[in-house]
Amino acid sequence: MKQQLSEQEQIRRDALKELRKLGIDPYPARTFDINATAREIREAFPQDNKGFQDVRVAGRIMSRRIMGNASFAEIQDESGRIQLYFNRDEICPGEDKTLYNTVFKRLTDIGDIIGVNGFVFTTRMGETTIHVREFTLLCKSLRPLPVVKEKDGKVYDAFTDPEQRYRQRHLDLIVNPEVRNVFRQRAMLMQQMRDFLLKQAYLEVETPVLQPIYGGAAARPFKTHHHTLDTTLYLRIANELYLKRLIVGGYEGVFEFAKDFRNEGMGRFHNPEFTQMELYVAYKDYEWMMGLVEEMVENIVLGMHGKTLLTVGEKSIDFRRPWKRYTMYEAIAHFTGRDVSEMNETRIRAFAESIGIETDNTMGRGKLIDELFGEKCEPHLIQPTFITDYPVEMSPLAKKHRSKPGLVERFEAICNGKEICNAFSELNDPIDQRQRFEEQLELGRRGDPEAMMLDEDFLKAIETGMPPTAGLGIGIDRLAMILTNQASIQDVLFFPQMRPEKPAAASSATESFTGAGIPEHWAVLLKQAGYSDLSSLRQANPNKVFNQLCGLRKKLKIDIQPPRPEEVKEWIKG
RNA sequence: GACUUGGUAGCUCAGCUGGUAGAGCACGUCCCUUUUAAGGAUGGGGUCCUGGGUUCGAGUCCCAGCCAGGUCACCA
Repeated sequence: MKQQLSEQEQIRRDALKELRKLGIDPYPARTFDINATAREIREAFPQDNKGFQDVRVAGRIMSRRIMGNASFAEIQDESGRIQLYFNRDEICPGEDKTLYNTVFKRLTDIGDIIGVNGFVFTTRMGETTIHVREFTLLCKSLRPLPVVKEKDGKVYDAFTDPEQRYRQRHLDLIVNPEVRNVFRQRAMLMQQMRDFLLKQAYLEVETPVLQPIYGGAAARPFKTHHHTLDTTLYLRIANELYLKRLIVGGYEGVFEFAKDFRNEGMGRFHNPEFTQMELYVAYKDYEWMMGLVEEMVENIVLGMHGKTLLTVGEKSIDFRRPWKRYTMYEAIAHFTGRDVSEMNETRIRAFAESIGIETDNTMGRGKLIDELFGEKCEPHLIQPTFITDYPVEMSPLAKKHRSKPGLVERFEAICNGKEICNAFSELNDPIDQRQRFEEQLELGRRGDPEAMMLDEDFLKAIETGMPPTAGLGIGIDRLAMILTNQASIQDVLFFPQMRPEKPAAASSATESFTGAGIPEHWAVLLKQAGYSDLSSLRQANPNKVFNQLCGLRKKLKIDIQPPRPEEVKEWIKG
């Protein structure tokens, strides 16, 4: 089907043809070497103009102001924007002024990418500007760009619609420079984390995304199928079990930045695929791991911002070590005023209900405590805080607490009311591990869709013997949200998952008209006249349709013979 | 999944108790040799998300649907 073009798109395609006619390749192949960036020029020029007598820069045209024989434009490269000055008689020293009058003024648009060379000067208005000697079209843009303007920090006509920003992220990145910066910061976060871990001599590894048995977390998976093996495979929900098998194999520190996939709800904090860094270190425990997390995150924050105190939304968050530490029972006592550590299931349930938490009978003691914490404590924990010692029911892969029965050696770091990491002294008792899996299987039989599966390969490895090990998972996206001050996960993912766009219902209208013997050029106009299908056309008054078509023909200046009234009547009768 | 707000030009948005679809920017044409979100003049551009209904008449009111945002629930 032929693409429907807006007037502006058509104008650009016409310009493209004209450029080719003038012998200009709108998509040239050869390298355009630059020797400066917009930022370098702006920062260094007035103090040091010797180096700027012959600059070559390239970028996308973001604005144009044409004033007769002189013009201003701004181009944007990765570093920012710089103003260009074009003078007709310098661009075109001879008699032929085509390059300025036609190519630049008429055939060049906002959004096109050009390379220029020239010298830098300061205009009367005080703006650092490149006086262009030569310019080269490097890429013709065929779609209009949303034009965002700014003065004194005030933004005009901002490109803000989240749907368009996420679906057309390239536009968002071109037009909203602060968005480009968020992703730069995200990259910096990961790089600093990687540097920190490599400095400890841990090994960065890769483990399978496609897994025959999914494990390592409580979540519903995505399911797929391998043809050759004719078997079901799952997209990983975690890589924990594979990394521990590497610890069994003798590496003493392994980590992976892993894309994980969970088939669950989507929202401000949830995307179906997300990034998690998991780390396992042999001969360590969760106490030690808390120290590592504090140090690593503090380091990253300092590296990114040069300070530990950040503004996140309306709050100030300080990542300076040491972070506060609460056991889960202490946190509950602190925020509810009641110590539940000695209560049995019935009393905890009664207490939970008394403070407005909904419970049901499938919830055991551990789940109730988890609910209490999630409802009454977690949202209040704004400063980075470690919560330790979780109920054993919630943590089938964590080692039982060395001294507190019913608990495991586990901690989470909570920040801005959300979990940012989860860690434990890893369970390495194979008998205990098998039992915990069997309890999970039982939960699964009772209908818990998130219950873990029993992974025999993993158990075999554990039975071979895994050294005592501390394990950690950090949610990179959520940490990035906090460290870049973004309110939703979609703002720290380049391409967040979106519902697929539905093709327009009327798209097949012209085809159904041509199928009924109506010439294509009239079919297109019929659609434009508002007839979405054949049956709506059949019900129309033939005289009205005839008039509409003639009107549209005139309006759109289409150079074809008008239809005859009888002809139209026949289409409608069918 | 529930509730809630919204969908009007390429972009940002106005459009009252229903009465011939608007603005700014962007785009076209003409004029203009240094402008600062915007040089001057002028012109074109719309399936008002889709489909039904009420009405002489619907961008506006009613119903259904699609899409998106926000809040909540599950989950990292």
